Amino acid sequence: MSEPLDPLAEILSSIRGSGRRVTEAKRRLAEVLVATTGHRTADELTTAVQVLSPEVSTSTVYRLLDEFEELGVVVHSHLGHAAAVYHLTGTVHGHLVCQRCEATVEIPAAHFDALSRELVTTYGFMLDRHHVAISGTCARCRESVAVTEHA
Amino acid sequence: MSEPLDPLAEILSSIRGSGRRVTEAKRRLAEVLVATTGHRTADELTTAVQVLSPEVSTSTVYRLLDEFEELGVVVHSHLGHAAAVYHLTGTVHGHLVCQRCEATVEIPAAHFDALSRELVTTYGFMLDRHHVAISGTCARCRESVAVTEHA
DNA sequence: TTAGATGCAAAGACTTTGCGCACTT
DNA sequence: AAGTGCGCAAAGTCTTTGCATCTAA
Repeated sequence: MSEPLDPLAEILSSIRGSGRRVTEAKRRLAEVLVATTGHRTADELTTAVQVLSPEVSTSTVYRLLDEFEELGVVVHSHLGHAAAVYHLTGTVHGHLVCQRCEATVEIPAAHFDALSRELVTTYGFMLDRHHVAISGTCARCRESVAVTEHA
Repeated sequence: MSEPLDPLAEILSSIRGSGRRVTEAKRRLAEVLVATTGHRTADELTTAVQVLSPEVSTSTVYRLLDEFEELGVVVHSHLGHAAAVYHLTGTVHGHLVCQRCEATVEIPAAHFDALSRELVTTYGFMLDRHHVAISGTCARCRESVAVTEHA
């Protein structure tokens, strides 16, 4: 049975499978990605990689993230005004991004099923479940707004 | 509430109402926004404003867009990897952004009603209908992919 | 008059690219 | 051995900021 293999091994083999080389930097980045929960900016990933291999440069991380994205290993989203965030493709989910406190919450992609069907039917548009990012106001901030207004 | 006044006059009066000054640059930007359909980047808006008043600078346009956004006159979204796009608040809608061809389609915010209810109920998260941007693949690109694969 | 608004230019944040050496295969 | 991949540094976008000047009120 092809159980969910070691995700790290999967990444490396999809690199090899594409005819590219497996290098120190790629291995490190893959390790960091596998060990990571949630979203990380290219800069955060670089810092994490450099803990393991200090000589790896930012530009390499950007190049590798592009490569990994072509291979379908990672996806990135632009959640706010700031840097793009990356995460492994495995975790299919959407993002709720609070405009006030910038907190982001990951939610199951299932929430988008109905919308997805609607958009395909109406516009022929196939929503990408990896990339959904919804802006709004989170529960906590809504409370504080309410409190403020009542005060 | 009164009739939908001249939108330009509304913008200017909300500037005055906030205690700020109405200037040449603000008037021009407001004119351009009102005359504009769809989304424009800060750069496009600057170019358009400069047709009317060549001395208005990019930095001013950025500052004014911030100010207009605070006043609730415009909103901006980050549709893709590129520059943010701005449009008047009046037109409440969502965006479908194609990842292959970068085309963006505006759709009625009503599509998000169900999702919106679901997110409030489940997460206490209030979706901002002005900011919704959904990534995916548009009808045309889906066709060309299909053709390619069959060839 | 006078504090806010602007133009200009420089700085900043994030990302991409050119080049020659190193390392994977 | 051969050519991909890498580090470094510079360049490129998009956006923000400092400051002296100008102007709306």
